[in-house]
Amino acid sequence: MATLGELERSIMDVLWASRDSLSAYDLQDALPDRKLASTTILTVLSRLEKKGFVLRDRSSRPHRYAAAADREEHMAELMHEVLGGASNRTAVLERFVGQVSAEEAETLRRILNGR
Amino acid sequence: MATLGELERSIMDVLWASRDSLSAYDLQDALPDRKLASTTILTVLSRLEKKGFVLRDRSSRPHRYAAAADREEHMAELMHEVLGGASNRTAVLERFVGQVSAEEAETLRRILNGR
DNA sequence: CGGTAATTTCTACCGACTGTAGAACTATTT
DNA sequence: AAATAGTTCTACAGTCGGTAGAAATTACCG
Repeated sequence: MATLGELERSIMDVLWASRDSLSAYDLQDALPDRKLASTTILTVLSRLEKKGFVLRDRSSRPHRYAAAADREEHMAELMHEVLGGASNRTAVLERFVGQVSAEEAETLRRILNGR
Repeated sequence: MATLGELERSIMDVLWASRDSLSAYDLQDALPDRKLASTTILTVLSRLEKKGFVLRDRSSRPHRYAAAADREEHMAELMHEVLGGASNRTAVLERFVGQVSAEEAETLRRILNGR
């Protein structure tokens, strides 16, 4: 999975925060700090689409964009991607769990026991 | 945590696989495919040192290099880094665990119950 | 239908990062 | 002190992300 640049991440953040799909202009308005040209947004959206992070609806005229996976899904995938590169997955999981707080360990137990 | 390039990763792989510290020449010999100049290795090692991935022993004349953290530690840190960027950690953990195989879930339970 | 406006794609440039290594410098050994 | 081994400096090319104008395309209006 490719990595995200700063602007790419900002755009994904907006898309993740919005339940429905957005146009490039919506995104432009959602990022008022950086006063970006609409073409800039469109370029980044195209790159994000190519990377598989964004889905584009070309049927309506200002195309509408949506995140391919929700934020949590994305992060879980990233974690699995790291883990997938390990030769000794158990060892990595041991370290991972070892670095977790007591409360979070409890959370994990709850999740593992299906609620 | 910064990301690693291809050669940087190869060098880290060698360092991770070796229990004791290595000189640039050791690393050069350990990567026979890419016939790299020793200065190339040294440049990359300096960058890895600056990024905090490698520790350098300057006391002996061919400096000796070692990974700052072992591979599993590194990977667990990466996973925590991802998780640290989440606003809803529990939601991410739920997804993460949900994508895990039954055996691996068992492994996780074992780890959480302290062996 | 043809022109104008909106939208998208193409092309381009800059800065940062990585792979690569020679040149220049520093330390060691004889 | 000279020669050699080792390290740092400098540099350049390639890729990636931020940025946006130019060019192409599409849609709508009169």
